[in-house]
Amino acid sequence: MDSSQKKKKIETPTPKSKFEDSPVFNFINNLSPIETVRSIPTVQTFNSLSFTSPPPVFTSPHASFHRESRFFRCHNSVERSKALESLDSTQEVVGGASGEVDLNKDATLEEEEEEEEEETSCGHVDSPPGPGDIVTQVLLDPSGGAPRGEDNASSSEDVRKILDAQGENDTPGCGRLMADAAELLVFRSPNDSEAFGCLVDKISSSERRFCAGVKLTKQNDITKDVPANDNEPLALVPNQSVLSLHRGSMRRRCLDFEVLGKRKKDIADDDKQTLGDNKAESSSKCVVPGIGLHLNAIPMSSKAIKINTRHEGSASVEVQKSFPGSITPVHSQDIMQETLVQAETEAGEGLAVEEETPKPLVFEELNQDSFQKKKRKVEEPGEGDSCKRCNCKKSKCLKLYCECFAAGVYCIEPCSCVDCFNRPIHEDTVLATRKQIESRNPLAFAPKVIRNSDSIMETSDDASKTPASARHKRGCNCKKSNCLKKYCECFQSGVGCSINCRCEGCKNAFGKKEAYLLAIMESKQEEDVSKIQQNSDLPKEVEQNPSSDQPSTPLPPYRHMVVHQPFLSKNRLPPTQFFLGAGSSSFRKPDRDLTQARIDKKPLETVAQDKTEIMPEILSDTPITTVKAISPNSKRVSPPHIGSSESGSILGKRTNGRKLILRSIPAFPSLNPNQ
DNA sequence: GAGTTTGAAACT
DNA sequence: CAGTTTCAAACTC
Repeated sequence: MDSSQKKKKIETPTPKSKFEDSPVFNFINNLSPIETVRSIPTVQTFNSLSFTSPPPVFTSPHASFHRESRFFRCHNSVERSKALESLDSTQEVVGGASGEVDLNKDATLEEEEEEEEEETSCGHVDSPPGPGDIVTQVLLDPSGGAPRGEDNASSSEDVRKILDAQGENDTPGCGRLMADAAELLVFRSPNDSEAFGCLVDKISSSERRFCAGVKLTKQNDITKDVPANDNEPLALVPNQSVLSLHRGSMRRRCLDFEVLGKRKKDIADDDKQTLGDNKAESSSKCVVPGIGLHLNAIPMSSKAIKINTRHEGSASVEVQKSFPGSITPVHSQDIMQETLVQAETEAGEGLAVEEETPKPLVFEELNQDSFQKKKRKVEEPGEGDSCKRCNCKKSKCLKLYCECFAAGVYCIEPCSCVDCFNRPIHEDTVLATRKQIESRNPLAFAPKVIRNSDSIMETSDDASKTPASARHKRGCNCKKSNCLKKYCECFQSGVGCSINCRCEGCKNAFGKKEAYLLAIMESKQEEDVSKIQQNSDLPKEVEQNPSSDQPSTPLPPYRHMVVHQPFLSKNRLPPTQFFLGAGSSSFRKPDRDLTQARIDKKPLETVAQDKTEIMPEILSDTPITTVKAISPNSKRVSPPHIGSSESGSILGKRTNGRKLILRSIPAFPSLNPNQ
């Protein structure tokens, strides 16, 4: 420590003085306080601190936060850089003091972080607790934040001076570091306590993460420093939750296979060490690599959990946001690859987290009849441990029969499977099998239930009429259970039957297929009307929909949605499939099959045209540019089933939906295990 | 807990 | 692609 400090001592003073002397510096100093006040990034200081030396294990999670911090810093840097732009020429001169000037630069980040860490310890040990604590307090203490924030504008320099003075008294290097910290602190601290509060939350959380994360590996060093924080005690509790949330250490064998690569080694080691130790597996390594972005785990993650449509909704939203990116590194931003990976990881984590907590509740609510059984079976391995427990005897847990395997998770101890190969040890086998299955059916590991982002259906009416926005991707095929038992996957998932279902005598409590169809018809009509009204300029549609004037059906509550977001409404219809961005090839076939089946079975649905006719149109249709990541849900355009009488008009109008669909078909990256 | 039922998955 | 078989969960007793 001493050596490093001395080193810094030597390095810092000179450039600093130079820099300070420069008029530009003065200018910047004057500006910085203002900027800093707004910048949220206070966190950064701690983030950087916290992630100073994360153990490799936490790479991904840390990375995310680290990046976050960077991101925030970037804001700062951006702001500051504006002022500093003129300094570019002088950068070199300043270069020596880059630690101060370019605090926000990524290149110096880690260094900086280390410095900050040292700084903390420095302040703690070498110098009077004051400085180090000040920083911490300012960052963490909201109460003190406001007043200081006011001072910030003018106090950045003051603080620094003070710190410098203190640092000089004790250890110049430290002082400088502290001064830096002070600078950061100052210009990061928000003016208003409110913002600061948020900030504090962030800080605390990040810090907590840091604490937890670091403590794991650097207990000696860090704990020493961290305790200095007044908030430490508070942080601890939430800390872990946050940690668990953001850290790859998902409760279990969650599906963050992205991290797998990083963890692979660990897994292997663990396997060797603790084959029987499923806890370890479950905690972090039971992820089956290559799973379709673990999304499949959403609906299937556990029996006990099943689908919580509401929650899944939120989860799905997250997915929509992050998944596309995560899966598209190839598609677009190579630059962002790292970020994407992170995003993906986060997405997976987020999903896992989200689904894990609430689902049980919902499921219980929804499936009271089976509650007892579930209770008996699941035995609540722990909330976080929403694990599947398969009981496979012959499949070796390498087929979709196995729920664990299907969900993309490794089997764990609670499983009663025999001759199980779905273990980290047999990762290769698992992956190979997965590939094989995926080659057969690219959507095999896709979520079985996908929630439609726009819950129009829900809003439109009561539950009976409006099945939950979530739908089973493929639909069920129940013959005898009437979709009232868990034999029915729709029911099991807590979602209503949809057009995709080929069930007989559907009485799904979550939504009957018929109701779904009716709703679709309604929405279609409304959509048509609205379209006509708004898109009267479109000759094509006008021509195709001579009957368009007919649809006078009262427009329901969600009409506006239809109007404003036509494609969303489309999504609603074929809610699910695309959600994951199924491979174009993959989903089509199923669609066709399903459609065909439906046509055969359901006169209602049988519209003269179907995929065969639709597809060309779709392909020919160009324009839709607005396809969102969400749109994938609408993989299958089913609405054709609207009243046959209206089929003509409907068809004509469906162009939108079709376009949407096509566009929405993203490559299904996640299916490829080895991305 | 054993046996039956059920429907998805896998196979032919 | 349709029909059959296999499988494991769900369910019943």
